[in-house]
Amino acid sequence: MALAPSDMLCFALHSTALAVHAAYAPLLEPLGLTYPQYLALASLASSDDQTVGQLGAELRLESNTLTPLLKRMENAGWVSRTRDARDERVVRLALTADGRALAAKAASVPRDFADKTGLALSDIADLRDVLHVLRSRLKPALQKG
Amino acid sequence: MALAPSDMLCFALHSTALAVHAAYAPLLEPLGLTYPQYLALASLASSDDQTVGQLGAELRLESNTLTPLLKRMENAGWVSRTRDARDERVVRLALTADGRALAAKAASVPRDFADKTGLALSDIADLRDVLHVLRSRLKPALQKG
DNA sequence: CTAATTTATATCGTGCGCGATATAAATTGA
DNA sequence: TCAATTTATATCGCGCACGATATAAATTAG
Repeated sequence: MALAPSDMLCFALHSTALAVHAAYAPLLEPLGLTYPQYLALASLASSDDQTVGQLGAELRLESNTLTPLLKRMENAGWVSRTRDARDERVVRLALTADGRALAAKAASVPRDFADKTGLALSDIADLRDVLHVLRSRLKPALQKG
Repeated sequence: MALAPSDMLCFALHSTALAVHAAYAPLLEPLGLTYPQYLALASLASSDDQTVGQLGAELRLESNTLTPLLKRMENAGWVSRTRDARDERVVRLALTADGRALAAKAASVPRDFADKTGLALSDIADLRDVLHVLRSRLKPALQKG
């Protein structure tokens, strides 16, 4: 085997994503949020009344991951899940008043995180955009395989 | 909440890491390897006879994650786990003959992945290095929090 | 030498992420 | 109209990541 993990892009991504997750955890724990729940909350706060499928399209997750996560957020009183009256297959999601209040509290988290890294906002945006490019190149790679 | 997930660096990292994981899966599945097991195998292949702690230092994981993973690799016949005779607290890891053969087969996986992305090797190395820099900046961030 | 502390690994519980499958509602086709 | 297909969500099982805790061996203190 030629490459050790520290030489691999995949490991750099994997371990950095976990490190970022760990850096967010102490910011989210006082709010009672996990990191994936925070992302779902952020999506619903910026665009309410989504379906499970629409949320999954943004978060790149499917119902096998989202349904249990959303049920936990429903139990916590942050999200309502209601079957669409016109199409009973669809579940519509909305933030409760508590959910909106929590989202308002969580709004400062990305800024707090950026402050902790000491990175310029422009550097953060640049890296974000590079990662989106890489991610977009992986879909055709999967289709070929 | 100001930011939607698609605006966040943390989500770009998270979702891209999952997409890379998904792109590796079809390359690893024929070998019977999961993605974290592949990283452990790569580490042991490039530096055999490590302890659990040394492997964890490279992979940024602790025994609560590594012990079950290594037991699965031991059950598969790829890895041996033996208590150090001099210090019975330490578990030494080594690849079996089957493990070395598997590592040889897996050696082509990063190249196959790079080919699938269509990225230049230099671009891959650049992004890897940027991510390592970001990861290194997160440790002090955690210490402060 | 013994007690206290530190170190290395293991165990347990919880929340993802996902492949495989299930269920039920909507749509399509003959 | 009604059977076949498609679509949206849910369920199940497994492996990983990690906080909290346990265990046992080594080291240090007194």
